Amino acid sequence: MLNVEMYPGLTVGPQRMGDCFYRDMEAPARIPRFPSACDVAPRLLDPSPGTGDPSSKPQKDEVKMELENSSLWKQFSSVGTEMIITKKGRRMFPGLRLKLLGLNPSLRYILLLDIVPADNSRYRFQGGGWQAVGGAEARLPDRVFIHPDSPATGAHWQSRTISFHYAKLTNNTLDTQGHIILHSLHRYQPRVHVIEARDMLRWGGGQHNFVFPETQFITVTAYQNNKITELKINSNPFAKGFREDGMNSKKQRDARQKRKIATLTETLDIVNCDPCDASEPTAASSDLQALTLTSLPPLPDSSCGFRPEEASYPVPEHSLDLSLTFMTSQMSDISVTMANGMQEKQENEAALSMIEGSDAMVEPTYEPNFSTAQSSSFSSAPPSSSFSSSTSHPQPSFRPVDYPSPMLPATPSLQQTSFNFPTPPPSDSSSPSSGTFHTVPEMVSPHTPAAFGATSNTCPSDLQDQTSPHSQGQQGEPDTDGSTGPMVQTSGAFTYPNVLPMNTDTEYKPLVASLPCSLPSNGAGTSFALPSIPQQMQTVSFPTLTPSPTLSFPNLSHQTAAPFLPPSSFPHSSSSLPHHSFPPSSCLAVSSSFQQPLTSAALPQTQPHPSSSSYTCSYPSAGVSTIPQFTPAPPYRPEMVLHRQALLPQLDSSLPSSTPPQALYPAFPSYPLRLHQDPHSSLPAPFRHLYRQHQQSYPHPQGSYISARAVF
DNA sequence: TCGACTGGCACTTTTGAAGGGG
DNA sequence: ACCCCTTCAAAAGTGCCAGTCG
Repeated sequence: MLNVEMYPGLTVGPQRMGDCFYRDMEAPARIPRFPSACDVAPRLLDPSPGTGDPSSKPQKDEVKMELENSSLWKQFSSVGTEMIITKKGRRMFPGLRLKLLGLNPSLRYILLLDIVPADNSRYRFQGGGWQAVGGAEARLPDRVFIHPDSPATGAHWQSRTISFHYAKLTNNTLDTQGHIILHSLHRYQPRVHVIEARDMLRWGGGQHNFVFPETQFITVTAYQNNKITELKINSNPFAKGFREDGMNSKKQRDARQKRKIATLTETLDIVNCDPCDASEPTAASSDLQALTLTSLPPLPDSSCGFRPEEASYPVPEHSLDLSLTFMTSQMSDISVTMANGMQEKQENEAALSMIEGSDAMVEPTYEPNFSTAQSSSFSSAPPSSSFSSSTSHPQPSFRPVDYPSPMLPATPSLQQTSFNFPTPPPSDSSSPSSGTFHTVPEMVSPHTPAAFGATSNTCPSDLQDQTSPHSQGQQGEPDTDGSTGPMVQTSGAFTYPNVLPMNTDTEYKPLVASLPCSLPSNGAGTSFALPSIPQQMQTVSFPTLTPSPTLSFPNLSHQTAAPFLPPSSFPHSSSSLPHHSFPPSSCLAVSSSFQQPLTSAALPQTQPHPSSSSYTCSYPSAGVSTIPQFTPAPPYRPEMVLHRQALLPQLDSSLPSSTPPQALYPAFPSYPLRLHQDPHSSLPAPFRHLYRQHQQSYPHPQGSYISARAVF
């Protein structure tokens, strides 16, 4: 049995801040505009018993995460990222492609993704921009997407690009597939959590949370901004068919419509001439039809090749049916068309009208320069030899999809500078200044993406106060005199051009004092206060787990919610998030606690947390964006989505019971993860099969079983 | 009436099974 | 019998669009 406490007042080592990951950055002399990585406050990774592999690379106590496709994200951010959400679930694009550094190669980590509201507003696309039009809807149950590789060794995570492309977003509040449930027309901020699972699955080690402000997005059910649509089409391989030169592009669709109509006409002629022959399909007839379909040259845009009245030619339904019999596979368009009978006539008429007036619709398109995802600051993965001692980890059973990352040069807007945040001298990047919490926001623009609908020129934040007088208007000008332990570095900017100033009545509050965590600036080993984490949720255990080099769930077939991981919005419910926007930075990192940043608003922002006197989590709040003040909502019960795709195949059916409709957003006073000697009996009914599943079907390589229990 | 949402469509890429050849 | 390669079809991921709903 293994009883491990989770969050029992996490003790962390000396923490430093501002250690932005500058390596290989173009302009090391200055804070890069888009620092591709930032590190988390260093911490001590004292090797746990059994993991003290002498060959392990000495831990430098720096965990860095880099958004590999940051440039793509920033492209979208510059326009105003929109994410489609559907009932069945929709993948995110761009996806989160991350690089991790600084992990202990021999320790195991769990990677989580959650998405929390970025503010408390509902948005509407008006006048070419997003405007806040009201308060956000009731908070949905938080769900956390667990990376399918979890848990894996640090060597594993560091040896490859980490992709969360399997995560799906849905607006179906009754979703049982484990997708992340979001509200449409709300702004969200993805977060990535790196949780150390010492001794295989002994939670309670360090935790690092990363936020990339440029990954904020607004959820939609249909794209609102044409520029986003173009970006998506040009960037997403699956949308290739909609590109200018694609088969489904506007031009091609028009031409196809014309061909369809023309072919339909010919088909009708054939059918009407000899329907009996058509009932007996022959190779010749099929070939003929196929030939007819494929050999039709694109009709001139200006003339469809036949008169509109021909399109409305009355077609006997029996003829339509007969014509189906000799449709070849290549003629699926026609067969469908014919099957629809008279309805198709209307479509054809519509098509004709569309054809006649559709040719002027050519908008400038993005032509991203596709290349493999690259990182400006991450030249290469750590030498594998460094991690040779790490235990092997089973490769994911799925084949990750690596989308090309269009790399675009920084646009003028992206280089815009609004203000700077104190930051250590670039030359000191390798030796971070003392401090603790660290965030690495990039340049903050008045039109910060984080704000979307917020103005930033009225951000009386402490952060701003900390900025140098020259910060405004200077591109990435670092404030090297940030000797007071500023947590925020500014190095770049990107904008949301279409974001209209909103929430003018919003009261901007500094985030500095809002975080409940306390951390001395002297860097001495200190206790990380987690006042917002209920005691009862500070333990997690895996009674039947024993250390093992691998953890596999061979039969896991689909993702589902798993209750045994910490919630996404721990101490404070996401609903109580400050909803402040993030500075368009490469990332915001919080170390060794389930992060407070987004949830910091749960605390009265005018009253620093008792334990935060020396802890300044400097979110470039106001300047970054507005931080609407709103009444914190009761905490919510987050759900863990284990994306082993197979873990708990039966969980789907049980999920509803865990989140009954009537209590869809139940108060969540605590979120303890506690180990029990008898996890099965104590498991909430909906999840007991999970335990059974593991117990019965997934023996641990070393003979033990994996189980977990969440205590609420 | 209007904005948001839904489902079907046509296209694409991805994935895995099936078949053939060495 | 095994392995490798190619082919093919199904599955899944896209945006578009017309219809529906509140």
